[in-house]
Amino acid sequence: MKIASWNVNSLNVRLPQLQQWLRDFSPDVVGLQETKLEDHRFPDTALAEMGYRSVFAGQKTYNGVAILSREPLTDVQMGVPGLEDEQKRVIAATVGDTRIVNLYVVNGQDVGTEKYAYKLRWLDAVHGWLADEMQRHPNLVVLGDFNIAPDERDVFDPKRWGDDHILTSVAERDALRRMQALGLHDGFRLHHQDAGLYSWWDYRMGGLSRNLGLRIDLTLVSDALRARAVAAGIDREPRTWERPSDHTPVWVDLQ
DNA sequence: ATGGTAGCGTGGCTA
Repeated sequence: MKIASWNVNSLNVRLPQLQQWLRDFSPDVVGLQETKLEDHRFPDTALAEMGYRSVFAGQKTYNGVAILSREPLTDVQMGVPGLEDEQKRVIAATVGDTRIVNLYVVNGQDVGTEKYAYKLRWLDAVHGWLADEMQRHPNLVVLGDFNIAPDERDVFDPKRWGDDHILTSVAERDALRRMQALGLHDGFRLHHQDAGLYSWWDYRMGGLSRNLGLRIDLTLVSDALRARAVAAGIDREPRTWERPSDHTPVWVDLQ
């Protein structure tokens, strides 16, 4: 079962690229972020014609998440229970014996800003909820745009992207480590150790051609699923297409 | 790095 995550940066713009990639890669489950679509505009019919069911929680202009699956999606949860948040950043659903949690983590703008404080509060709330989810669903996959680069291998310039920088600050990385301490393993790092393998490149300054990127899109698998995660990767192809998202799909394969 | 590019929406915010 190939499970993927892709920040599409507007599904309205990116539907053709998503459809092409679904044909090329044939994932079983996909978590999407930054759909930027209200629910009544979600292209569920077009996706159903390709064999994908969809559940979604969207809004105009910003944020918006969805899960696509070839098999039925049940027990759909939108948002973090108990967290007041108008921003549509979380959707979870069960596929077969596996619980999928799709996160669009707060970006945080810059260290020390109000958005950064919101990011840390938000991550704390998600941590508490995931602890419960782990108890309910030992077969747990937590994927999405984490807006956190786990370590120095995941950034193009570790001197710049360090302890005091957004996406790599000590508090952000601590929050990710705390989440992983629940028993969630970075699917990509189970199979690849190299530095310089990224999931996002800035649109500006020739970011892709110079490989000025970050690995901030993750697929975390629970202890119970670890042995079943037989492969993982980053599909760089869609980032090279016409009118791309600034993120490219990441995936893990569960046997 | 206070620029650069993209999306939304038509000025300025977000990333």
